[in-house]
Amino acid sequence: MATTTLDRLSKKQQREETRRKILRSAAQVFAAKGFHSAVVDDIVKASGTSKGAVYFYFESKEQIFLSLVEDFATSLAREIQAAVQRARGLVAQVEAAVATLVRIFQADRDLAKIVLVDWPSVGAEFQGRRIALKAMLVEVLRGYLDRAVEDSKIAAQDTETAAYVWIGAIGEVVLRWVNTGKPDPLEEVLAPLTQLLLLSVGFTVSPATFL
Amino acid sequence: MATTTLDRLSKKQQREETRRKILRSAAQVFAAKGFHSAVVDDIVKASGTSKGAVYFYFESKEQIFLSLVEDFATSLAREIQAAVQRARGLVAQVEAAVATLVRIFQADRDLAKIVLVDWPSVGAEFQGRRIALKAMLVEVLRGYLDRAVEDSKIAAQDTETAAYVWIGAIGEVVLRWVNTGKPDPLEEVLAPLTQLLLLSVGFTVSPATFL
DNA sequence: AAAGGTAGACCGACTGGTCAGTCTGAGGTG
DNA sequence: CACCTCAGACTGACCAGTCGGTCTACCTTT
Repeated sequence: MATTTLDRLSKKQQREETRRKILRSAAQVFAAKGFHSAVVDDIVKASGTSKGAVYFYFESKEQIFLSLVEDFATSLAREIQAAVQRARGLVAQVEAAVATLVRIFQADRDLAKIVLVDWPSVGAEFQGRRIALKAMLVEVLRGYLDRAVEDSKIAAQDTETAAYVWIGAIGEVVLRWVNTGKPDPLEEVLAPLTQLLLLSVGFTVSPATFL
Repeated sequence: MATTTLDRLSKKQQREETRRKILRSAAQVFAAKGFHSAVVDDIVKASGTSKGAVYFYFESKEQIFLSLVEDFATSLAREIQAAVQRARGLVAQVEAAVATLVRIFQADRDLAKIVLVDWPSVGAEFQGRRIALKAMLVEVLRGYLDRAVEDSKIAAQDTETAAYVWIGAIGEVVLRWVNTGKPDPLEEVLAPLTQLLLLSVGFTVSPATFL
């Protein structure tokens, strides 16, 4: 028949399907029990596959974890860039970056927990990568702040510290959501959070923006 | 002779000494390798004692860790309260709380790393305690912010979110110091950090305060 | 004051359980 | 029948925690 591509999930490329199932289940399991307490057999069971399958697609338990985290980081970078390009004006761009960050975390609570809680304590050898990634994020934010200073939109200040403060603030708010579920739609924090952040570096904010 | 108490450090209460040595070494080892990679024998070696001694004083590896963290939390609470009582005026009190928080972390980098990096991923059963402790800290800060709102020092706003933002901001800045060693005396961030925090909730800050 | 006795502090070889990762081969597919 | 994908029993390393034993400091008793 003319069912060339779809057919019955096209045999061989249901490889992707299996791989994805493993990754999804791994995210759930890691989020629920933490990297160290999670056992490979948990992932096997949750994914309905087998140890053979898991080790066919991944080199090690650690690699599965890193895979999850790496994908997250990549899509985070991509989405932020896209969102910022869409926005016009410095403040709008900053808002876009923050909103994207929050929304990405909101989109997958398991991943959020993994990234914020487990990542920092998995594999000392990979901490460099994690810290570098965060530093990159800091550089992006800092770039906007420096530009704002140049344009005299805000006063000269320690923009590096400000960038770390922003990251930490966002992370903590998301973490509260991960831990307690509040605020219910996480997005509810966006308005107060954005206001807090902008005010902190000296942007004057018209209340109207937040109603 | 009249050397009743000091003498040769001897007597039975060098028990305290042994216990303390184990705790100190544990802090170093946990900070260096992380809770999960650290092995009890590492602590034994570092402390120059024995496995028997370690298990004479502590029930389990996890208990050692918790002991460390619990002591930290206790002294943190005590010091903050003391510092705040010493300060006069709302802004000064807030500044005192932030400064104390930063200084306590600065006083022991190993502990700082343990508390900020490892604690969140050790023992799911103990996460409740950790989250509650953080919530308490949040409540304290929030109390000051609410008072500031009542006194019309700042505009009405989501003070709970603001408190989380503050905690996250401080934690992240300390974390940078733990990871990278910058800024060299951590205290250097105090001025910019405090300014950022106060501005974020709408306190108007006279630049003079920060010179 | 010396001998004998006891308990508490400590030592470290050993064990038992747990898990990451391997291996053999079975089914399906082309 | 060659090759890919997977199943799941198995293995070996590792490590938290145990346990019998030793070594003092400090009594008592004589």
